Amino acid sequence: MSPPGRSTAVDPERRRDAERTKAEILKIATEEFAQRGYAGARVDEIAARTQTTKRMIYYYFGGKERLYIAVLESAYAEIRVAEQSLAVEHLDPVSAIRTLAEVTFDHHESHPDFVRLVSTENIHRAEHIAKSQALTNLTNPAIDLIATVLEAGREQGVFTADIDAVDLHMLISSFCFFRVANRHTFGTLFGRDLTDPARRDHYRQMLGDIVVGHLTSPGGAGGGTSGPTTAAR
Amino acid sequence: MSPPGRSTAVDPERRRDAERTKAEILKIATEEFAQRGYAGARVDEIAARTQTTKRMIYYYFGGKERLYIAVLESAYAEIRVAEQSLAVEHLDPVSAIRTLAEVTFDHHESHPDFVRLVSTENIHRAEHIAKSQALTNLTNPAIDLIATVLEAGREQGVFTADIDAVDLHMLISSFCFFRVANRHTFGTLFGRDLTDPARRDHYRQMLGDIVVGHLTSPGGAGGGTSGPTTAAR
DNA sequence: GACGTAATGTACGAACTAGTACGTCACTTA
DNA sequence: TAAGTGACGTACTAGTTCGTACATTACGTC
Repeated sequence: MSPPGRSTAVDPERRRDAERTKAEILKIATEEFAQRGYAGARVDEIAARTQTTKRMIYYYFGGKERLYIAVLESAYAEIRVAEQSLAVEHLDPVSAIRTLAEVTFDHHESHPDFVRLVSTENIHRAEHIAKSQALTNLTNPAIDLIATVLEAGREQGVFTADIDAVDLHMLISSFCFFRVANRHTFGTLFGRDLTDPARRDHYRQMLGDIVVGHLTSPGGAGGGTSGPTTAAR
Repeated sequence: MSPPGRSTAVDPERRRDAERTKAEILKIATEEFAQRGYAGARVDEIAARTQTTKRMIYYYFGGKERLYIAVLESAYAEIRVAEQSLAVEHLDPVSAIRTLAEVTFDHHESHPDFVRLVSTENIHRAEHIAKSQALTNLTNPAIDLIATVLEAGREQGVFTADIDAVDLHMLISSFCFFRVANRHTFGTLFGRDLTDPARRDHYRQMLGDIVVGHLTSPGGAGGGTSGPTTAAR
């Protein structure tokens, strides 16, 4: 027991714990940076929302920018873990790709803060990510997984489109990302709440149909009717 | 002629011109807000980059937030004009939709500042757009156009998917938007520059193929192979 | 139980930032 | 050409915001 009446008013039982303090700062900072962006977030506000003080932010993270980079690193680490624990090898290629798209969809759905951080980081032209070796020096399990499934699908003759893994990942990500990142302007301007739970399954299914449909399209690479493309411009 | 030696050092020929001053402020402000986001943009910096002073920003726009809203309004007005001058009625539905997708693609390509403004506004949960009646009280020509083409395509039996205009618009926009908005993190993390001119045509074609392919898919609504969907989760 | 160090809190400062008070000038109109 | 008003510039302020100097306390170790 700590001496009664001597510790902070917040929690008489609170003990010194570096890891807990660091983790708490990181958690609150993630929320603040995600909600207000890098420039809009306030170090004082982050400190106020923790059980500790601003001093600790500088003690453990060294400054606002370094804290922000730490937030990005932990956010990306989380999705890497999720991607690595994804097992679709036992599925047939079509089911595997659909599952992969759905998992990506669900991950964006359940991690809006991550989506907002990525948006913010793109406003800053990925300059902070570029400073982090932990983020740049890393292979991407999602791409490898997609590449494996794509190859299997082609060998079995069910995938006809000649799309590569990175482009397919972009196709999937763009749909998932936009629905979460741009829901506010889209909802305001088009009167449709993209993240309405009642419509969520519809969009998940739609994504799967589009991805699978594209990969298995009868025309194969290029889609066949590319005549109008050049004619139109 | 103005009295020599009396006017500002910058431009001896510069005359008073309210419209020009307002337009210049708006142009520079658009760039600054797009580059640094709302919180990151600096009123002093905007003023410094114009031929006029900060006083004029407050004189004409009333403050940082009102200036930002004016920037959003002018940016959206520009794309509305582009959308309204889009004539695809003379094309067959498939060509019309492909053209529409390509025009959307090209617009995002050529207006990265607009894309960045939308990203920024979503970080702020579209609160500024919501304050602008000029932005909320407006029908969207793009949606109407898509709806018209969709209906024509269904009547002629070439479109089988039961997607609605808003969802189709989102599908097209998500691809175009992501490629421009997220190119920095994507490029850094996946080593692929999405906006590389050498790859631009590839992505434009890819988008058209996906959209047309989805609309004309043999399976029709739902894509047929939805069995694995439920099985996988 | 003394001691050294990691962990933590308080108070403050320098620089920045949005916004404004005040004054001047140019151009139109009668 | 005189006057009135819209357009414009300078200099300043109040509040904010990142960062830090300095002091203190808890906890492991011997």
